[in-house]
Amino acid sequence: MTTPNIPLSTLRVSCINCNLRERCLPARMSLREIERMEDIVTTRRRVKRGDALYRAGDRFDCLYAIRLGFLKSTVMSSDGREQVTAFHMAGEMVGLDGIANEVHSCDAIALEDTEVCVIPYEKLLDLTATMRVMAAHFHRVMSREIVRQHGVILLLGSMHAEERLAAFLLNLSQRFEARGYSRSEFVLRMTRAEIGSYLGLKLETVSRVLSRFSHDGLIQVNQKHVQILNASGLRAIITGQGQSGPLRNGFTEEDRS
Amino acid sequence: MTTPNIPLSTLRVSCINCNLRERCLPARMSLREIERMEDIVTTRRRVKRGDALYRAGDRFDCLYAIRLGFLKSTVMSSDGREQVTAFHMAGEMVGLDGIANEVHSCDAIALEDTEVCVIPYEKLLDLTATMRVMAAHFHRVMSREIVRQHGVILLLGSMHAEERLAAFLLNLSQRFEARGYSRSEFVLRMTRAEIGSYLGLKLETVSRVLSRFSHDGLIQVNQKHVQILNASGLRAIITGQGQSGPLRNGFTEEDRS
DNA sequence: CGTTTCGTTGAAGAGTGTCAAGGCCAGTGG
DNA sequence: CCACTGGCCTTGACACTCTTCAACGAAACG
Repeated sequence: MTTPNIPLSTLRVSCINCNLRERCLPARMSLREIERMEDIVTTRRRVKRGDALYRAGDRFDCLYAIRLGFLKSTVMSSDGREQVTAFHMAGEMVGLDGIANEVHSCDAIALEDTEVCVIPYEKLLDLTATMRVMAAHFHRVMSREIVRQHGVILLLGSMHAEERLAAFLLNLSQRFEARGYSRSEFVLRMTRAEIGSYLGLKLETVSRVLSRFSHDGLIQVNQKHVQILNASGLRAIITGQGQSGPLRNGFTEEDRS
Repeated sequence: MTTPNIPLSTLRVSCINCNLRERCLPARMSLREIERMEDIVTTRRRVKRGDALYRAGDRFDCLYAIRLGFLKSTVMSSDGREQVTAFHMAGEMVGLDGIANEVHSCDAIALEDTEVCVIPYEKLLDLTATMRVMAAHFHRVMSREIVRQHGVILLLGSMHAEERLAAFLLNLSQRFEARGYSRSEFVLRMTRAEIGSYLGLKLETVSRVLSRFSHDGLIQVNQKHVQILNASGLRAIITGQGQSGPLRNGFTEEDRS
């Protein structure tokens, strides 16, 4: 059950020059420490749109840091229903689910051509033993994923369709902005069905709500192209018509660091 | 914002004699290694029913291993809606959400009188540096939590009320069994509203579905006391009327050690 | 023993899902 | 270059699940 496509580009990986360094590695790291990281992350891997980085059931031995591209994680229920649990973009780490049982429990599928840094887990484990900042950083990465999922659970458990989509759009917006892209105009890499799966809605509902937002002047939609016209209007939807105000756990907040 | 009740019982903690050891600590650990763990886990803490072990906003510095009792984790949305994200029982670890930002992002509330072992995170971090089994074990604990939440997301995103409750009951059943209690008869420590919050349903729906299950002879309910009469019938509900069969990711599977 | 919290049940209504038809767009092959 | 195809998106009508509101009963608590 190993994945078919393994085009390993063996060009020397450079963490020092990587523009995603602050996102990927702990803040205060000496040059020597970064070099030790580079000794571990020796390969990259490209995944073509539609292909899997890994699949549920695959043996786990590596984590992946996304250099560029876009992925979804999906779990499958016993009777074949698919559930999108996350959308991942550059600078994020995927594969954490595999540590539990040394086997991946979900699929990671590229939604556009994607390139990842391959991080052999055993070697990372070695590294954490002698580099406390790295150990602490890795714990934070996992903890952040747990907190992110809390937000998803909150969304799925207690929000209406409009609130879910508003939260979803704002979340995307902030993540794009944090990566230097426009926060008000972006392209959805996923289909309506995938958005629906992620948000616990049917694709028709997603479509209808987006149309309604568009009609209300909150956004402008053209197929996959989205423009946010009234961000605080979207925020007001989540907080329940009340004015924006500070969010305690809005799922819209960017994963910091 | 520190929690009010901090009755620290300073009786010497003994991991060696703890009947939850296999659940809490890695399998192959030498006596010396266990002693080093005991040096770190020096205190226990009791939390009375209804009180908080910690609250969102509290500074994070410790993890907690549940010795006995029952807890819920809840997150709060911006507009005050509460969402239960987990129910925890003996042998499980809580507080992992706090690592991300050195601040807890959810409340942990005792649903019955509870006792936990206090694990200072900084010291645990020290320990993992020199004990590879412990580092690996701790990573697995966090990864398992991520996988568990995948199951919750799947449930919330794609299941109907009856399926959710069937999965919930089977999940509880297996966890009780794994702890040496009856898998077919147990007491719910939480209210209908809390079950509903966890499952993304209203308490009336929970009550109705339980009544329906009872009427169909699947279970017997008497307030908080539940008896499972037909487990495979419940399983059939989840898999969609089809016969039980092997589950791929059913959320009903016990979180192994 | 009163008071409060919790649980059950009914009736009506809202919010999504389901089914179906049609339009848009990109890619493919003639 | 154009027609064709298939995937994706939109929209409408209707069905259904779940929520809401309300009343009542049962257990828990001081």
